[in-house]
Amino acid sequence: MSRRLLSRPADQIAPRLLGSVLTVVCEDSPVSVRITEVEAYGGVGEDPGSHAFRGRTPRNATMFGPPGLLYVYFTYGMHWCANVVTGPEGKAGAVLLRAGEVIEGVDLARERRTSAKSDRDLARGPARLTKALGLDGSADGVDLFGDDTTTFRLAPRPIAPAIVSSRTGVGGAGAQTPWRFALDDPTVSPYRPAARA
DNA sequence: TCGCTGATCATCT
DNA sequence: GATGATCAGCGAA
Repeated sequence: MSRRLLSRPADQIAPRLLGSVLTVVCEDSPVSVRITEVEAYGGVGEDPGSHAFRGRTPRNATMFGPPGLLYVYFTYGMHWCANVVTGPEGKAGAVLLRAGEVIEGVDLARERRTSAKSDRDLARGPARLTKALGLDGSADGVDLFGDDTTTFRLAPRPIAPAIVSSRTGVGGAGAQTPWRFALDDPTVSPYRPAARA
């Protein structure tokens, strides 16, 4: 994965992130997650479901930055969600990390996710994934290809998506675009509206 | 396993 | 003042 590769629309990047491994190191303790489910979000006026739909605001400013940034936002009063910023700088786009499998630092992930009934639940869901990795608002805007690659790392491990679906509620040209991609994996979050590819 | 509900607050209208 | 890219806990089947 490179910054140049990420400089394309989110719906093109999303499937290529499947299988990639995101590592976050906190106090010398790494937690790595193999990404199993993602969702693409478009730019201004493109995708009504996207934070960027109505233009740039202080919150979504990171989405307008260079590809390869981490966009972390707070929602529902209690949850953090993480995205990888895509598209050329200045044109908003992001890929939401919806689910993953913890493949390194399982013990630490368990400590952070005490409510998880089994290891497969550690990062099964967008907010669970950020919690397992120890991500919060302080990680917003972090550059995955910047100087601090010892703390944040994205390693490519391309796997073809097994499940592809278009998001409902997206009209116009967007209705033709597949936005959601997943592997056929037990850690994929329960909601599967998809026709299988 | 499914469906419902409460929690809780930053952001935008 | 309403809403949301959600989760966990509960009861029912």
